[in-house]
Amino acid sequence: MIFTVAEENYIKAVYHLQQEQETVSTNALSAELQTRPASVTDMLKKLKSKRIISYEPYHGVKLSNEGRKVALGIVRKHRLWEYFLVDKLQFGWDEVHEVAEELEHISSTKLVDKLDAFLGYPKFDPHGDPIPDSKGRLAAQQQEPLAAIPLNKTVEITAVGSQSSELLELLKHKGLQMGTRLEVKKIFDFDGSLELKSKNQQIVTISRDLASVLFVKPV
Amino acid sequence: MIFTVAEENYIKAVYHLQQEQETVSTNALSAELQTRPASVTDMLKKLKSKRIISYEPYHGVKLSNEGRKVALGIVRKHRLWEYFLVDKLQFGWDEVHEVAEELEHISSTKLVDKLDAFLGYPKFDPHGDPIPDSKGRLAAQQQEPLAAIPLNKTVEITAVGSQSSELLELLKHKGLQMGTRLEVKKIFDFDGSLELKSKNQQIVTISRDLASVLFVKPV
DNA sequence: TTTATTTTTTAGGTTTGTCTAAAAATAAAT
DNA sequence: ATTTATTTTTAGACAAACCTAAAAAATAAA
Ligand SMILES: [Mn+2]
Ligand SMILES: [Mn+2]
Ligand SMILES: [Mn+2]
Ligand SMILES: [Mn+2]
Repeated sequence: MIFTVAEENYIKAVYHLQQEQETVSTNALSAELQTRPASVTDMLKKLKSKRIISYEPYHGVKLSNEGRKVALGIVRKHRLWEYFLVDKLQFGWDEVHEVAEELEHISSTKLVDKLDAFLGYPKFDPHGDPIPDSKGRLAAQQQEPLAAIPLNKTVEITAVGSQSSELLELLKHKGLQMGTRLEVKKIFDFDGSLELKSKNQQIVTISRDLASVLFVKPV
Repeated sequence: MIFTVAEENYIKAVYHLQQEQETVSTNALSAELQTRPASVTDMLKKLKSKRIISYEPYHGVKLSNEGRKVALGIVRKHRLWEYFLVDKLQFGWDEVHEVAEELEHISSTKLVDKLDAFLGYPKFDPHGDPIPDSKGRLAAQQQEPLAAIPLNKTVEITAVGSQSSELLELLKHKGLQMGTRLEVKKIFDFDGSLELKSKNQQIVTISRDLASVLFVKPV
């Protein structure tokens, strides 16, 4: 089956929101896609008629098996292109999302598979998110939220939980990026803020909010 | 200014048809874009109002200076992506056109310029057509139509005058491609057909129609 | 368990890009 | 110089994807 760019963006949005909530609300999609709820309802009817989602009025939406396959295909393209942009074209990891948002809609599967081979079948994108393989399989991530790491254990940043430019700006400012090694030195109960020691001995303070979107793995 | 995919396809089509005819007719665009003439008229009005073309009802259309700049930008992207597909992803030169037709509409200029650098600033695409540089300048092609070449002079194929799959299939069958070296051994007045000797001593017969879309340069 | 608030859907429009059928303009042929 | 044929434009419709405003359903509060 063939999908329009708009349909693909909805399908991907449902997929992402389902990571948080088993069933996805009209308003959540409206917020994610910057589209009025009435427009979301229209599209949900259309996607239901194409059997991409299950949807009962007023009771939210889930991807069908077919829908999940389609979503993984789009996510695969998005993340492969991000990897390409960073690894081959020297983009910063904080400036690839917008472009990948367009590139993910190029339809040729031959292109995707050849790109995958050209890149050496990478398992994770520049933000640490897993890249589905050509059969839609995701590599298991043995990463944990930074909040769950004991003090003084050396870990490495492997993923961030959002692509917002505000977040990426903050990380850049703090000198944190994919692969940065650090230890949690202290957690303050008052506001949940953390003090980290990064590899080059620098002390960095981060908020609870920031810590909650950082994922790490032991080194 | 920002353009839709449909607008960009029209702008590029006008550009290409202007290589043949100073002024482009509604029907020519209709044929090129596989769209009914009435739809073409609608779009021409729109592009005129955006000052991309000059257009007087019933008297055809030309690109404005602005329009030419836009067209060269699209052609640049199209040909750079074709080069990428063949040179980096191992596509055949006869299977890249469709994909490039989509990729040419990705908007980021940063992407195009970084891609250009990554590819080593190529001057010609896999079909031998010149790639506009970031300022829209085209490399001069010192190539001539095969029909204009004297007998027994060794030349090399540098371009084909069409991307039709029928043409590309025929060339593949005859063992002719970009860079193939050959000499014209004979021209038959009866039907305008040519006998060529290719580098590996093989004799190949081609029609006047085929010869007219092959471009070569002396080696 | 009513009442109030929030969420979602329906109803009715708009823009973009396409179409068919018919009319008008231009070009070609007698 | 008419008539005929071709090309192009106009008129009116349609599907996709969005919108606002109002109605209806679900949820939360009193
Ligand atoms: Mn997208
Ligand atoms: Mn990513
Ligand atoms: Mn195109
Ligand atoms: Mn080409």
